[in-house]
Amino acid sequence: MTDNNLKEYEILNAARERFAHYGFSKVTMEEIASDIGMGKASLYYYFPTKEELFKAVIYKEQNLFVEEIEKLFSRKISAENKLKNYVKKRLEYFHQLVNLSTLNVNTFADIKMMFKELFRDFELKELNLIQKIIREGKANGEFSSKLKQDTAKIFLHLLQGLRLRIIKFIKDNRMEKENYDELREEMLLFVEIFIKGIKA
Amino acid sequence: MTDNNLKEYEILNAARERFAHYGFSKVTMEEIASDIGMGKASLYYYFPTKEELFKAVIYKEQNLFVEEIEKLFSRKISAENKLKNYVKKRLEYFHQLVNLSTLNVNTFADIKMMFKELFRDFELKELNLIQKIIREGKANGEFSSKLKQDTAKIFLHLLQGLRLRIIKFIKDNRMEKENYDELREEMLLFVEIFIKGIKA
DNA sequence: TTTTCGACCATTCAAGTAAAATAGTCGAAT
DNA sequence: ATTCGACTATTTTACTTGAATGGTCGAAAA
Repeated sequence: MTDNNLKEYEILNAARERFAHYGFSKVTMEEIASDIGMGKASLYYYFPTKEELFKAVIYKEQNLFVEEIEKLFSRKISAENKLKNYVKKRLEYFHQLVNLSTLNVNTFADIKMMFKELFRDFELKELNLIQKIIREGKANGEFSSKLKQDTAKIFLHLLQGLRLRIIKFIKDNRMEKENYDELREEMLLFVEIFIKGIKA
Repeated sequence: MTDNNLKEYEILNAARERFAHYGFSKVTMEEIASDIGMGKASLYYYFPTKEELFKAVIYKEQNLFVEEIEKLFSRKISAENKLKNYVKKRLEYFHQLVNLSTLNVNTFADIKMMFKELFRDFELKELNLIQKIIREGKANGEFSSKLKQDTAKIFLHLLQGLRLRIIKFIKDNRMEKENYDELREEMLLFVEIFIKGIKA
């Protein structure tokens, strides 16, 4: 049983690194297998398809992120600081994810389509986390008590929009430090204004 | 001379309608020409290339929009209301533009690349307009006097991000009323929060 | 002189095809 | 329970070719 889990762990690791370097479509099952000294056919003992393997990689990353955020949100700091920290962490996670798909506008969109349930579930988890913080802020008087139901959603959508902008206007399929820094600055200014906009 | 302008006007109209229905790449010069009872070669007397013709169509639309906004901004209403109205008008213009490119995620991105100077200039004009309103709001005490230089830019980028989100997640290349209404609601909620976030 | 267009060329695009690469299967071996 | 060599089926890629289309030019018309 632990052997089984160990192998699975090895496979996921090898797969993650390959996908991070070359993107989903440019990685073959044979490459992943030989990375850990296995035959290709053996991979299919653990994962039924290439897609399922990729999903498992993404799913693991998503869970690590969600756990990190849950830990952050369980600390006793203001709702305002929680949101600000969330934005920073989320940007880091995005950066990582971008590499995982060798983020090219097209491949990224394709992958999101291909694995839409996975991303939808993740977005739902995110939404719940942010909704919780906003309720918390309303409860302790930090945020206005009259906030609309969709406040958390628009917050996430605005962040997503900023990410998409950057993806869209990247040259040569590579996200450069420059793009990343620009995005960071924008997000920090955004969260500043947004929080003031929902304060009590 | 008026004849010349009349012909140009006819061509631009025919071109706009064709492009609006089928998108840039699916329209041929022959079609546009025959729409107004002309030979294809004659079009080249007025416009040197297909791209220049398309540019001229877009350019005209952009100018109509900018003029409309300038008129709006010259009225004696609060900066807050100017921003809110801008958001509504900008959404309408987007809706129109989307049709003009038969907005498919891909074609839209391609076209923005192809005609990037054109869109860059337009974005600069927009930025100037919004910067002016924000300065105005600061001057008359509506907005905080401590606003960062990039406030107008982030405002535009957040709006653009919301538009991109919708484009990205549209099915079948068609923007439905449903998407449009969702976008409208989001933008209105956004501008509400944003304005509160920059108020004095 | 200005405007139009038929005939033409050069380039791009679409459809098809064959070969190579790769996802996925299966039964035997460990 | 796990591994893998050998096999099949499907997808991708590279290439070819004919048609469609952007763009040119010189002669004709206005």
